[in-house]
Amino acid sequence: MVSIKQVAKQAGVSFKTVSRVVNNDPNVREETRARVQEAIAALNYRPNRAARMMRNQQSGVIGFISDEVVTQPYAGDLLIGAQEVASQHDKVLMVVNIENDRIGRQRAIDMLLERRVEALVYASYYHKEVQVPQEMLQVPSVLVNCYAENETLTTFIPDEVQAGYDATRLLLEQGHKRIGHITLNPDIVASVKRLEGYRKALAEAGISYDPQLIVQGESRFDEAGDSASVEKAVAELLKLTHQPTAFVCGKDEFAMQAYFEFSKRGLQVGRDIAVTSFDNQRMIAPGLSPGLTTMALPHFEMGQAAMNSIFNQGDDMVTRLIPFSVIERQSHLLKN
Amino acid sequence: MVSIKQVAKQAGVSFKTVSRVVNNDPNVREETRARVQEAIAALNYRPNRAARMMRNQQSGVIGFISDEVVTQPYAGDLLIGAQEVASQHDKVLMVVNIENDRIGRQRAIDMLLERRVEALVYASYYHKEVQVPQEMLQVPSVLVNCYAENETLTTFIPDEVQAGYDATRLLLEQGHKRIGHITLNPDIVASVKRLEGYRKALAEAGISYDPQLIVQGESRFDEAGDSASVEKAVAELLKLTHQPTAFVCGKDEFAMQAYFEFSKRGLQVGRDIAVTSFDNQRMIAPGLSPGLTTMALPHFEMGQAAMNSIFNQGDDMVTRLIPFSVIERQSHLLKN
DNA sequence: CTAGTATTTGACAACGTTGTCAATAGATGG
DNA sequence: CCATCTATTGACAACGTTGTCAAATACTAG
Repeated sequence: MVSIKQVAKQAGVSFKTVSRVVNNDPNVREETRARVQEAIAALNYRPNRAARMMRNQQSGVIGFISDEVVTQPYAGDLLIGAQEVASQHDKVLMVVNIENDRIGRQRAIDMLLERRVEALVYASYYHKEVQVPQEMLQVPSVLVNCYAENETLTTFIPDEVQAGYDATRLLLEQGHKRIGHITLNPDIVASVKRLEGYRKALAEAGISYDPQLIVQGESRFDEAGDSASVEKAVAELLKLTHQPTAFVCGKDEFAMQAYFEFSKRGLQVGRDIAVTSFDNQRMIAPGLSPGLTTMALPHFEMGQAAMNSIFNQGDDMVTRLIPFSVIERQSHLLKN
Repeated sequence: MVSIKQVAKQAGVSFKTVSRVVNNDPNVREETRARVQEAIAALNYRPNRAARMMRNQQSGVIGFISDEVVTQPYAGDLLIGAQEVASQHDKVLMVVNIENDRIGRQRAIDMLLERRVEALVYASYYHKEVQVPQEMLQVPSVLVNCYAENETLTTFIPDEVQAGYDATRLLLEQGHKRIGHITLNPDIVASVKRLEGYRKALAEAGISYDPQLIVQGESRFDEAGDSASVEKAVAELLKLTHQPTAFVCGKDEFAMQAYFEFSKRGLQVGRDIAVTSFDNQRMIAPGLSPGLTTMALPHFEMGQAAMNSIFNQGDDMVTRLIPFSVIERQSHLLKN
């Protein structure tokens, strides 16, 4: 690799002069500058960031620890949002994935701290509580899409309550009074908080809460192919004497399966039943017919917000709720 | 930040001795070693990789340039696969995303080269041709999920032909003779290659190719919500005098929409019609009923393979086709 | 106890930069 | 033409490591 000294030799100047040219120091004679630039181009010289870093004690690197974040569809937007802001500040992201502890959190953090990351982002792939490794506190850090009890880290999480509220409110506005809710596994924060939002919207509309309308859509967490449960959930809800006319589905997959269940029974979303949901899976929601109205998780925005907070130092520790986007398609409307 | 010298002072030894302890040099008296380790722990010392790198001219960093890779569901597995292998070799990944040229390919590569990445991975989020920036050639580089004409870079791409062949073969094995194919946009490599595989399977089974059975499922690339086309495609295929009894769908979304179209017409997948597809969207395929048999893109494997090839230097440039996984659920079977 | 050897430790240079300060060259004014 | 000033350039140290080699210490045998 070519160094500043080789360039200096080639241009017939001292290496300090080359340094000046590289850093756009104005105190260089034009003629000299040209000669140096020529040499730089000829040798294809590139400054060595490691050496630079040694001098000014700044790595320009921000660590991004993800908890399998990229396997979850679109949770990768978190990374992209963060990356975008980082890059605006001329920082680069060093990404480590701690999936199944294969790499090991400890080693991941060591790696990043040895590389003198200027800050750390810890991102989870779904909204949950995490144990923050103590080492993270040595460096400005933020939590994204996860939170820690008793910790003092700035935290960015999606506003689940608001999302539950919005999903329900859209249906209430259409005049529905009986709204079924197929929930996620109750171990999940999202499930609990969204239900809270659902109840809040109901209360605000003066409709009393009926526990019969709440059915769990899956039994164990993230169990793929557990479609039987949504099937059962829909059956159970439609069996009620006072049937729901609208459904809030815990995620787009549930909605998709519900569409099928309705279809089997001769019911049609958009005509007989209104539906809202969560996630805005781009592979599902727009493809359903009618298009699924759904609350999109603010992954990108959380990534951006987290990175921004890193650059706006001095803020005290806060927990910031980032709002979902309400993606209105047609499934929440009934036309007749 | 605490340096080796401060540790040395604390332990009352020369900094060189600390260096030895840090690097597990056996030539240190046990008593001294213990004293140094104590000091290291007390001061929470961590070696500085930048300084280390200056000495041995190795950054330990591998650049990962992605072309929006993480926005595509599960394409992020590419990153994870790569990360896993890198980490086994004690390397860390520096990730730059070049989405919409917002950052700029040039700047991204400059950033990485200034940081003296030991190799570069260029990953695309869907299988396509790319223009490789010349600068990439300065460092060992591989292409993943994309390819470049006239270039001499080792390339890892999914074996689309084989996937098309497998998807078709599964149906042929069940005795189907008329197999409809709803294709992706023909601009896409995947579309063309999978059709090739489809034809190959047909030919091998002695069934003549009928262009009427091939219908395009979308008009423009990646146009979200373009569901009308799958609707039309299914209608068109079912209108044929000699109706297909099985469908190869270009992606799981198509399959999902086809399920709905069949359902509307009183046809049921698994009873009247067999279906195979591509992608194994974990949010769709297992949730359909019957479960969708689909060809899973080998994202993770491509990431691994790419990174492995970086560590197994000396290989000549090759293009390696990575096989899809055949995910057999029930949709390709008819029970009656 | 001494010489000789083996073990343990330390001094110093180097990696590629940038900051500090001194040296040189060119320009200005008398 | 000399003194002074300014613009331009260069020498050197330092950042935190590790490799090389020499110095110091401990150990062994006679």
